[in-house]
This record gives sequence, structure tokens and C-alpha cells, in this order.
Amino acid sequence: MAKENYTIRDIAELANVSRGTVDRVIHNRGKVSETAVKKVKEVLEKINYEPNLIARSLKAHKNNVVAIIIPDYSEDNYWRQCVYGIRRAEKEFRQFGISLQYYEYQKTREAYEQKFSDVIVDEPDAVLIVPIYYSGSLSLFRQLEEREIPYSLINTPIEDLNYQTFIGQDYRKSGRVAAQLMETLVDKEKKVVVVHVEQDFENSTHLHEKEEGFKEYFRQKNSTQQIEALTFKNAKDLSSLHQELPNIAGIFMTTSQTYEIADYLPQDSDIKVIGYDLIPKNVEYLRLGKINILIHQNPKQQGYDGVSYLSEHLLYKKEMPKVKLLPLDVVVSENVDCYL
Amino acid sequence: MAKENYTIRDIAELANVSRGTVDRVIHNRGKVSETAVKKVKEVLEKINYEPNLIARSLKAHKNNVVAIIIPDYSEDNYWRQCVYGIRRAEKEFRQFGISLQYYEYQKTREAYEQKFSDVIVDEPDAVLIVPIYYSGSLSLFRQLEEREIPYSLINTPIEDLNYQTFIGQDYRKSGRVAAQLMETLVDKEKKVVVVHVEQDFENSTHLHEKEEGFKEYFRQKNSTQQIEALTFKNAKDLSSLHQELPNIAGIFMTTSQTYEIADYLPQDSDIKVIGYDLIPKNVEYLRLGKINILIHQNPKQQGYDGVSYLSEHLLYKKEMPKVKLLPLDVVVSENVDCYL
DNA sequence: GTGAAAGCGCTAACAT
DNA sequence: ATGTTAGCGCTTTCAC
Repeated sequence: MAKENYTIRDIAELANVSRGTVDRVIHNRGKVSETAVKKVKEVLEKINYEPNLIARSLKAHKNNVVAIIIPDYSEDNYWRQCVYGIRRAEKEFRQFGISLQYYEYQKTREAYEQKFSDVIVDEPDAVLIVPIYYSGSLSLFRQLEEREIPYSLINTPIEDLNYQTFIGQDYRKSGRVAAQLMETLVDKEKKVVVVHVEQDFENSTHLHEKEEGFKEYFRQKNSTQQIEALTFKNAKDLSSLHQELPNIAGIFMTTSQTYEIADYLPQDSDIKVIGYDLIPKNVEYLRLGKINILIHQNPKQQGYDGVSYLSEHLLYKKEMPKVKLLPLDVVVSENVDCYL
Repeated sequence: MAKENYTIRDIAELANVSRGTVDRVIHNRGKVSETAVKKVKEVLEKINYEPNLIARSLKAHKNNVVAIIIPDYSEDNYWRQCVYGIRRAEKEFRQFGISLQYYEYQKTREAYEQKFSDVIVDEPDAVLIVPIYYSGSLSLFRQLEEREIPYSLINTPIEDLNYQTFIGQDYRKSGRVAAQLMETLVDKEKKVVVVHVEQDFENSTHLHEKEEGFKEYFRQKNSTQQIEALTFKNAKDLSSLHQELPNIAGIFMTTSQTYEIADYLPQDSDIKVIGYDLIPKNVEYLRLGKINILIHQNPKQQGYDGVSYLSEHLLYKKEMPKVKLLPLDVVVSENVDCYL
């Protein structure tokens, strides 16, 4: 009940044991008699003890290494933003004894798995992973689990894993938001298309989710809006949309290549475009009105949170949430500045 | 150049002085010979020393008190959300030796100034203020400054003060965002109205800003949209809008009483409503479609940031930004969940 | 002016 | 099984 900040020393005195014993009880390190355990636990409950995390981490200063497995970001603005967030957290936690090791992979499954294996060999204290390739990597995750190395996932969810935290968005809801916004922008009578640009669409469950959410919204509203979904392996292939355009009122792009589609639209086109991510080209087009709305996936926050959670877990043994879903920020030209 | 984490001890050895001397130099505490100062500073520059904040704060454990001056939140959902954020930060920093003292004021200028005076008498280590009354309080701020008590402002900006941080939003931009969204929702030919509900409208510069931003947007677009601004002291007075309604296509409410206006609209009204804040009644109406869009002022984040900044300043002597503008989140029924 | 040393609260190695 | 103690890095007091 009392509001004071009790210390290990106080507890030891109250329970009539030594500080060492209190510590052993708190951390279940064993080698304590039952009576001692009981006495200490009683005191603990009564005073509602909360350890001083600062003191704890001061002691624990053992230079933890967190491995970052992330797609090559030199040419990719989305992942670069994610790295900015990671770097911010890196700077913040460096002085607390956390250092990061980056494992960038070229976007092929082989490269990804190779880097992942490297990480396992290097035995870091924790791992943050952008797992854009699903298949095959399961056994790698299992190896982390066997070695009791905590890991978190960013951006792409994978089920049935013992990860600490998944950080990303609710992609189905994300599609629904896009649908609701599209509804306000386009004529009910005309067609809207959902466009995916992704090499490995089969394994990209989050893109399926976005499409599903989008359709689900119109379905639940009993809307007669005509919706068509198109999948492209490569942004170049978007040119094949050309003859279709006159029939289209709106386009929902499920990836950050939203600007690519805007490039194929006629100058004075009235086609509404909703897409993802505040990469520079998208922001430019949003300002010009070539893109109407962007949904912000906040990669920077994802990166920052990922590193922060793992770091605090290592430093203070803090619990972390199983899932951290970031908000689905709706960005138009007038509020884009405050998200940059 | 080296990347190691140097300690005071290392520096002392490198400079051939004692640890105490190094500390005196770092903190400009005087009583050090010029030669010693020079030696230590040379080493400091060479190694790019960064102090271990954990160790520093462990020592400094002196139970700082942060005063919170906030409107009575028992009946006000907006301020209650702000307090939730404050409480979250309180919980987080309590174990680091920060405790909060709340000074709730009834919404009159006298009560506000009384509480403010109480705070000054109590001499806290820092103050977080929601200054909804402008006039008269300037001298109180000056007293804080004289006593060198750091303070931050939340939600309502006041110029010419030596506050640490203002935390809130860019209200002009906020109005512009509302305008852009309104434009997509309503017919160009019909009228839109800006509605303020505020007793002390004269002194509420942030509401003026919202209105200005709203009008500015249409002006810059050379829009012919007819815009009218109305001010009410009390939500009840909104009933006088009744006969006007048939001419109105959209309403922009500048305060969180957005739900009040929705109550006066006919059941099947086609009037679009844009307003502020995710208080329960607003959220309910957003879900029902009675309100179309809410701009989220994120009071919870405001409260959390306010306490965090001041706490970290007290604990680690961290620098804090002069202004922290929160994003202008656009909330519709489909993404409201992720902001709650 | 300078250095030596105690101590913040917790942990872990080392005695007993 | 339990108690004692040396530190983590920084600050501050107290001798010299």
C-alpha cells in the first residue's frame, strides 16, 4: 500500500534474510529453502515491489548485439525509411550497451536464407527480421528458437512462430480503409481495380489481405461497384493497362510502387489513385494530385519499435506485446508534411 | 574515432588526472587548474565521449516532482484521454524517481490562476500546463522562469514564453486538411459552415487558426464554395441552426463537441460533418455515419510526450525540442479502431 | 586545486 | 542454502 520505492535491501531486512537470497527468489535462481522463499514472497506481495530498472541495467552492461535482417535498402526508399527508424533507436540505445549488426539481403530467396544462416552462426543476442520470403525460412526460425535467441518480425506476418513481437498493420483493415475512401472518390457505376505489383504474389499474404479487405467492404455495403483485381510481376508490365483505362474510375495499388501507375495515366485523367507509403516519388505525386490518397505504413516507426522492444527486453527484461499494430494513417496532400 | 564506450575512469587515466577532476571539467564546476582543464578537454574531444545516462540517473535519484496543471477531467472525455497518456508516462517514470502532482482546475479563469499559484508555492521540479486561459497568466509563467522551473505547454500555444516545449498540432494546417476533405465530400454549389463552440472564443487563437486554414484552402484553390463561420458560446445554442440546415452541405466543427451538432441533424440528412477528437460519443457517431471524418488531436500522446520530455530532461538532462507537432490524423469509421 | 572514496540499487561470484 | 562483497559509471563529499 505504501508508495515508497523499496529496494532489495529493504526487502532483505523485512524478510530477515540476506540480499542475495532476495535476489535468488526474485529471479527463481533456486538454492533457497522453502521457508525463505515464503518469507520473501510475502514481503514482495505486501509492498508491491518494483525493481529499479536503471540499477538493473547498469549492472547488466554487457554489450548486447541485435542482428537486423533486412532487404537491401540502397535502392529502396521504403526499406531505407525503415532503416532510419532503426538507426534512431540504435543511437538511443547505443549508450545503454546495445549495438546493431546489419545483414542486408538482395531480394532473392537464396540471399535471404544465406544471410539468415549467417546470423545464426554469429549468435547475436536478439534478431529483428523483415521476412519477405516465407517458404523455407521456417527451419531458420526454429534454430533461433532452439538457441533461445529472441526475435521479432517487421512488416510481414508469419504464423505459428514463437516470435516476440510482430510489428506492422492490420492489412485487411487497411484494404477496408482504402475501399471506404475510394467509395467517396469515385462514381458507383464505374469500375475500380486493385493492382498488385509483386514478384512472389503467391507468398505475399499481406497483399491478399489488402485485396480481401477492399472487396469485403464493398460486399458488406451491398455495393454494386465493379471491382477487378490484377497482378503484375513487374512495374513495367503496368503499361498493358493502357487500353483498359477509359473504363476505370479508381485504382487501388497495394504496394509502394503507387507512383508507377500514376505515370501511365493520361495527363488530365480523372482516375482516382489510392496507394501506399510516403516514399519521395509518391509524395511528389500526391502533392501534384496524381495520387489522391496514400496509406502510411510507417516503416520508420516499425523499425524504431522493433529495435526498442528488443533492446528493452535485453536490458530490463521488459515484457513485449505479441503484436504491435500501427495505425492506418490516411495521408492526403494537405497533411503529408506532418508525417515526413 | 574509436567506437568504444569510454568511461570517466578512462578519461582520467588518459588525461593523467583524477576522476573527480574529469567530472568537474565536464560539468564546469570550477576549481580546476587551467592546465588540467586543457588536458581533459583534449581527451574528451579525441574520444568523443558520451556519458552513460543510466549511471548518471542512478546516482541522481532524488525523486523529482512534476506538477500537472489541467482542466477538470472528471466530466471531460478529451482531457481524460490526455490524463491517460500522462498516467502511462507516470507509470513508466515512477521507478526512475519521477512523481506527478495533479492540479485540476474548474474551467474558470480564476480557478486556473489559483491552481497555477498553488503550483508556484509548492515549487515542483518541472511543470506541464494546459493553458486554456491566456490573459493574466503571463505573470505566472514569468514566476516559473524566475525560479528556473522548466515547464511545457500542451494543446494551446502561447507565444513569447520561455517554455521548454509546446506539444500540439499545427492548427492552420489542421483547418486546411478539413477543407480538402470537405471538398471531396460536398457539392461545390452548396454552402459549408465552420462552427465554433467555445465560451472564450476571443482568446482561443487555435480555433481562429483552424477557421483561417479552412478558408485559406478554398481561397487558394479559387473555389467558389460559399463558406460561413458561426460562433456559439454553448452547445445548446446550436439549435438555432435549425432553419439554416436545408442550405448547408457540410459542417466543419472546430472543437470536440462535434457529436452535439450531429444531434441536431435530421435522421436521413445528407449534410457532411467533419470535426475533432475521438471521444466516445464522436466515435459512436462516426461508426453510425452521422459524422464523416474526425481529425485526431491525440491528447493521449500529448500528455505522454509532455511528461516524458520533462522527465528525461530532469533525469538525464536531455535536450527537448521547442515544438513538437503531432500528426494530423484523418479518422474515418474504417480506421477508427486503430487509434483507440 | 586535486584525489580518494563512498554510495545509488542490483547482480553474481565467492565464501561459508 | 545462505550471507557477504565487489563492482557497473557517475556524482559528490571530504580530506589534503
